[in-house]
Amino acid sequence: MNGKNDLLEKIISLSKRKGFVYQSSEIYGGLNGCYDYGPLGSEMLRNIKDEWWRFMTYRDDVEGVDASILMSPEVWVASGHVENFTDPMIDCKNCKSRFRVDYLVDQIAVKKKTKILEALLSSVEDEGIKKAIDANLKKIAEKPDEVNDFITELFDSGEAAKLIAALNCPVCGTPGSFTPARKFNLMFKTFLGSVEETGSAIFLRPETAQGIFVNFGNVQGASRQKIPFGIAQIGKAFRNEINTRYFLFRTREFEQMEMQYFVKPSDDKKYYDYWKEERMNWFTKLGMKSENLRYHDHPANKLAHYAKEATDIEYKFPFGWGEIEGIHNRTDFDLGRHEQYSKKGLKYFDEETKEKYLPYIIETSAGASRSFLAFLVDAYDEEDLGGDTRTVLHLHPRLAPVKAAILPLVNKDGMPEFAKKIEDELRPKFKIFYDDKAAIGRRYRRMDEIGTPYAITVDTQTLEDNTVTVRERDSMEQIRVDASKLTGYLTEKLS
RNA sequence: GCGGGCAUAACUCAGUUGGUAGAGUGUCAGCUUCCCAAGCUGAAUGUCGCGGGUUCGAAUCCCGUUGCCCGCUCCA
Repeated sequence: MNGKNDLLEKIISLSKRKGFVYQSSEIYGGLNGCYDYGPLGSEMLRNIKDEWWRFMTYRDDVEGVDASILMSPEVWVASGHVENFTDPMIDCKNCKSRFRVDYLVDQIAVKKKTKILEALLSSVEDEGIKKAIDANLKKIAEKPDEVNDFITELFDSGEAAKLIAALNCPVCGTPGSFTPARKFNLMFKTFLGSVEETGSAIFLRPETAQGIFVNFGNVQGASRQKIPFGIAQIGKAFRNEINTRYFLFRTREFEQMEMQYFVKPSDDKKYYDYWKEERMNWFTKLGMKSENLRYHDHPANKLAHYAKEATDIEYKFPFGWGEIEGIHNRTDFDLGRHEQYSKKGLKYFDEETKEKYLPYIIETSAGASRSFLAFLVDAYDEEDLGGDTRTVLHLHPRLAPVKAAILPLVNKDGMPEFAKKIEDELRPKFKIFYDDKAAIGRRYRRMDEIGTPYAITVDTQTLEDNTVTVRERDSMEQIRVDASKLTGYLTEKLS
């Protein structure tokens, strides 16, 4: 673990030194879990997003949208986030363990639960709660989930103290050692308009998906798409995570690359499997090593409130396997809820079968920032060149922030002038870097370190026959190319 | 959120028992250099994370705070 940790440290250091990623607000001491993309990082992030956008939307069955980050507060009631995005947490004062209340309640044996509820029944004065406890005691065997939910709710009631006193910590066994339950709402709240009134509170979106769902009808109508079809979006989302960790991996502000694919309910499995495979292919086609990627299927009892089937694409980070994309079968939950809350019909009429139904949704939700980190980690390499170490980013050329370097072999004899002419020609078409400082070897290494795939060098022969050398980053091999054919050469290599 | 560690130049770090800071790398200006870092000369850069306290005097001791790393926890 120590050696692996060194790798993350090296990447953080390189990111800062070369201008990929900086700590946010660094000169003010930083802001927890927030990062800024520098000149190279912003270019690379943009490349990742462009690749995703082309892959996902340059096809006849997917349309794009760019929805507002701020949405009607009712959206988040309908989506279930207001209800479910809040995790009541409880701490053991003795052993410092922390639990989600619902998870803790789930752990308590039926016998113990019965005992607790019976004790409460005799001490509670509120008649309404008394009745509810009584009702729950009667179904404790048949409907344990409902009873669990009920007990979880009690933690938020006036009877919470009695309940907490009756519990033992499952870790250290200490009775009555818990703090009161505290709620952590994971949605960022802000205010619409300049006056901070309760009525004007709105949320920063915790996921981009809802911006797609609420536009389902609009997009379907305007684009004249027929099911199955998808809507894609790239955008920022915000979650007030309890902890941020691991550099770019868990941050409170992050960017999602999401596509929601609307299908006939009976076709859900087919398209779930299709997108599961397609999305894995996207990462490997862009050079990510397949041995560092895997699927993690969610067991049925761990699924989110909206999902029927779910898998994560995980990457093997230096700190362990971590999710970089989720593929979910969201069923008709979202459209159903929006139909219910907005009272607008969202059903689709299938001309062929003459059926009217709410489509199922297959969601692919990738983290742009997490993908960025994964691509960076995957590309990082320190090659031993016999006493000499070469640090190189083996980034896929399409993701590399700089596509080509233009280097006069020596800074005289007309080479800079020739090189400048090449620069003038290539600069409008590719992100390039001109460098006439220091020895050629050092310049090559500088380019390796930021992952520049091609280095074009002007030498004496160039001045005689108009050819330059093109050095390939990974192999370090060089070929001669006619200077007039460089645009075509690079275009081909980068397509 | 709990516990532990760390915080000095762009990066990696050194700074002895408290006396206002150094190295290497990198960067910049030259020289050299016809193909893969560490050749020569010169230069710039830090209120030692931030705030307070102790002291004649704090990078060094104490308190608080912010950030990062590690282990738990969490990750709808």
